[in-house]
Amino acid sequence: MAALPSGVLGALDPTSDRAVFRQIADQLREAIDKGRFKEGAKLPSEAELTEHFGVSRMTVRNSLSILQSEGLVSSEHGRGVFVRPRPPVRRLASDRFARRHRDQGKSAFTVEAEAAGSRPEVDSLEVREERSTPEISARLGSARKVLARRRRYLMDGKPVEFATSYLPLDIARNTPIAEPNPGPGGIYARLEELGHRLEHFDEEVRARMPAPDEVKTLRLASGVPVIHLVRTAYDTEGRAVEVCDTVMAADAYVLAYQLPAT
Amino acid sequence: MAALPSGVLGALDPTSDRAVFRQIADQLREAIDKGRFKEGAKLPSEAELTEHFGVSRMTVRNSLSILQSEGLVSSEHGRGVFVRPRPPVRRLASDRFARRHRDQGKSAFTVEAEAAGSRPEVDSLEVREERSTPEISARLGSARKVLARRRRYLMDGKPVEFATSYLPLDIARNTPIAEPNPGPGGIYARLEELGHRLEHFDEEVRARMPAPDEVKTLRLASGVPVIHLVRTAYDTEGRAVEVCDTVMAADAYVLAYQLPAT
DNA sequence: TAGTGGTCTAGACCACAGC
DNA sequence: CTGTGGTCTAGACCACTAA
Repeated sequence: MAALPSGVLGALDPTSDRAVFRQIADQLREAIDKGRFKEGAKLPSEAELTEHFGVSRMTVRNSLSILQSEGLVSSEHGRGVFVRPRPPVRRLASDRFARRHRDQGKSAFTVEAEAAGSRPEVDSLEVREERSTPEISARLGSARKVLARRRRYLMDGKPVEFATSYLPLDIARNTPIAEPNPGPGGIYARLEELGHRLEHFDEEVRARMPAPDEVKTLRLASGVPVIHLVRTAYDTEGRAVEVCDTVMAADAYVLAYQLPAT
Repeated sequence: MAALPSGVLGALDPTSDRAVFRQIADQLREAIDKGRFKEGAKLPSEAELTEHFGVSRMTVRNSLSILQSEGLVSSEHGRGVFVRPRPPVRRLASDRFARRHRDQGKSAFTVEAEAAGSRPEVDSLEVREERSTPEISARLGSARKVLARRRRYLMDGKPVEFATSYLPLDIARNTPIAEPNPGPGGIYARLEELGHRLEHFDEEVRARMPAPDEVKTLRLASGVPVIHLVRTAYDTEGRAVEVCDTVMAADAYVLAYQLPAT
């Protein structure tokens, strides 16, 4: 027989208009918010909740699916439902592409991750020439074909970000930029060596729920949105020399920017 | 009797490992992506899908709930399930707080919305003195009490953003900033008149799923995340003079920033 | 009034985790 | 092996929308 959950859950209000499964979700949410279930803790099992509230299993599962879509809990087959721990957050500062951060042997991602005490990793490396899409063309100019550099970033084994850089072929072809490892300082350092001194970057930030392939690539728990960031790099002549399309697990990031008041 | 859905949906693959409700969701998602169901179009009813795929109603509902949590569709009681139309997007430019945008009779929000052909509205106005929270104190300095200005922004009747500004009492008390309507140019114009010439703003951007009260305030469809933006304004003496905490419907915004390359 | 989605029941069998 | 969540059925009654 299933044991009754501790004492943290009350009774339903049968006079309430609020649906039973919502009332159960409300109680569990409140218990989580107030710390009666801590991060990583296991919620009562479906059987226990079923018995405690005197409802059918589907009603309980319905409640849990609400909390899951809110990103509060995640279920593990055969183990239970757990309060979702918040992963360490990567803070992206507005000066992260400043030249002074580039003159090193390692990539910005590696340096920063190690400073934070995490184990950085880059995989799914792919470099190839592709037909440009309308979106990329609109930003890069009229290049029909582009060099695409795809890679995935992980922290301590957890995927956090998936990025694709697009560069005009007339700039990147037959240069270190077309190599899997472009060398110290990354492609921005190489662009400057090729005479494209960088002047500024434009970034566009959106948030949305992930598509199924993004859930897979980033191993996202349900209830975790993605931040979609599109960055365009401009050289001192005003030419767009790179577009970087990035999809990030939203629970792993905070973006910091500085705006002028003038 | 329910009519069969057009011809856009195929059959299930009984040999597949993939759960039936996922297969159904996949088919519907593909049909939406390929435009076989357009924006705002009604999907086949649950009864039609039940009959077409030969499964129980709960299985069909399970499929639809996946699409709903992905933000692809939204259901309307008594009417049907519809492909969710994308609302017009507000683009927040990085120079939106530049001084030159302030010297007008209307607020930045109003000016910008009218330029975009929308009907702007501000409600839920509340101005009061409050105890500061640790988060606010960390940004504003050690002020124990602050002036809080709360308001909700709507475009064409749809809530898009909910914001609270916090200001140190020693700056804001007994000034136009403590009035419901602070006058032309908003509180930033008033701060400068009071001798706090603004130097720059820091913004922190996060994305997450909304809490239940945010769903209510912003009338969010399920599957729509929020962008959580915290802005701190600094004057030329380096003092933090305002913290603005904003929660935005993520489907209504794109944030644009400019980063220096130096 | 007919058709739609919203809620709920009481079962069933399965796959996975962990002892 | 037991307990867990994952999937699925075949009903039921309700509330809302629109003709």
